Amino acid sequence: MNDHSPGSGRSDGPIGLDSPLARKLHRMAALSDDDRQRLAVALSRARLVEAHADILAEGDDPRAVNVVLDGWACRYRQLADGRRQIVTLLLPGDVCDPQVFRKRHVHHALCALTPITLAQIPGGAFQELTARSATLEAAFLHERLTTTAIQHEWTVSLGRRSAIERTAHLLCELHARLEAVGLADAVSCPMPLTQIDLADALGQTPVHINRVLRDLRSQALLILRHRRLTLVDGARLRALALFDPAYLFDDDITGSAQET
Amino acid sequence: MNDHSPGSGRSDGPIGLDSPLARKLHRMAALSDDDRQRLAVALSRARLVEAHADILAEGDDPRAVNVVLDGWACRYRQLADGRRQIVTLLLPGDVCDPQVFRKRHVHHALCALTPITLAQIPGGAFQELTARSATLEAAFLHERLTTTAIQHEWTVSLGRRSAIERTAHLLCELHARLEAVGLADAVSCPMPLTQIDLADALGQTPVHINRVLRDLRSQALLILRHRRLTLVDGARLRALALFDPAYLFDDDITGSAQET
DNA sequence: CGTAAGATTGATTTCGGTCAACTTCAGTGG
DNA sequence: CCACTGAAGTTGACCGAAATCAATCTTACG
Repeated sequence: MNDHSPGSGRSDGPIGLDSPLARKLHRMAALSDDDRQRLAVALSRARLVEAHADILAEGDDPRAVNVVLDGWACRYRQLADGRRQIVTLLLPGDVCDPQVFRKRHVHHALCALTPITLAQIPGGAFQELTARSATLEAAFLHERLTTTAIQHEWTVSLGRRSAIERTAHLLCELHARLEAVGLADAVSCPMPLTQIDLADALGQTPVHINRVLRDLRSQALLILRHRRLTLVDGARLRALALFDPAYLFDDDITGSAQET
Repeated sequence: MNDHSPGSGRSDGPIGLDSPLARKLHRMAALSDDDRQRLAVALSRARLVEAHADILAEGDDPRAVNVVLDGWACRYRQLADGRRQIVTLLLPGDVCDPQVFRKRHVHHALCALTPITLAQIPGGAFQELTARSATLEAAFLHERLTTTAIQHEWTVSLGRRSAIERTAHLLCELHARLEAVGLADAVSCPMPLTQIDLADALGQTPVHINRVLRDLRSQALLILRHRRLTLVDGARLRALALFDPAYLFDDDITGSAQET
């Protein structure tokens, strides 16, 4: 990643109390100071992976939970004839459930798109974390549900949105997700993806992505250069994309309605 | 559903010990008789929904787990202008994690594609079920991972497979999934989906689905009529679709490699 | 300063969508 | 029993969005 501050390297606490993940979880379910403290400890074991390298956790504790502290990664699958599809984009604060490694053959690969810092919470430590705090447990559950919602929305985009809608939608989503972890301001955010990456995520050709972006630019909807995205007219862009951020931020209703 | 036997109505036990879900879980992690027994009890509370009706669990225990006992359903999302995308197909034995209902706004709908029978396991009962049997817990976890893998594969299909590959792939997947729950023989299975349903799942037009099916038929790859699918040349069909069933059946390695 | 990856643009093709008509079929009621 | 109805399936003619092919051009960086 070229373009943004070190992310987890904030200096508001001895061990990064304010990680992207902490921000996101806090938004989902208000964390106590104690929760934040223990989360920070759990995230303290970091690992670095350089850009374009595969992130392989084979041999790792399959119950461990990997968390992106800084940088971008993706989960992708390559077909026999070389066609490549990015299935998930992992941003700072995202949880990469490596339980997939319980399966014998890994069908997809995880790859760093930028230099990336990962925290690895061992299975046991993670279980203890959620066992001790119902709030943290709820927050992690909610995080997982959000991930699923994102996946569903990608399916909708690939199936039913046109190229321009789909592209606009993804950019809106990424901006919103980054904002939720404190890595974006109201109108702009880092955007380390190349047009090739975008094409692989959006199921299109790099050439066509280029034309779509030109189109979006010429409509004065956004600016995209120097690995940074600026939403010039966010409202119009979201309308074009049929983007409704609710699937990302829908707050947990635990405690509000159902108190079993 | 028109075309298959009542599914859960087998007579090999007083309360359906051999439900589709039991078969699937057993394949993932060998269940003890006791596991099967308690699973069957958990599934005993059934609910009927007629075809085309929405399956709404609002107000239900959000921690409850719904299981399809018989019939087909789908999760779909409709865009503001009416475009519709089926995001998930739910077959007998599939678990419909209604934790989504913890979120305030439901962004997608669940809809019965055929008359359908659902079992509802209350949250508490489900927790007890998995707490008492590590095998069942592992099996349910594996089930969830498989669901995720299917979702990923759909993303790949929609993004990178051509219309004919994508259609062939879905039909292969459905046949394989049905076989895993004992509802298909080696070469054929029920196929209650209309061409409109297929189009909505595959991100295409009904007209084009029709042409693709004609093409597949004319290549003597499959027969599809009377709501029944027959794979005439399964090997060639799977090759055309770039279909690798590993993502569905990859066995859990718990116990084989890692014995923490 | 040279090089390679990424970005951009034009010309052309193709896959899948759109529009419109027509057929088939299952279910319903006279 | 058959005529009616509406949904699903089928086909053709045509169109348009995105892919493909092929050059450049730009930029980052060693």
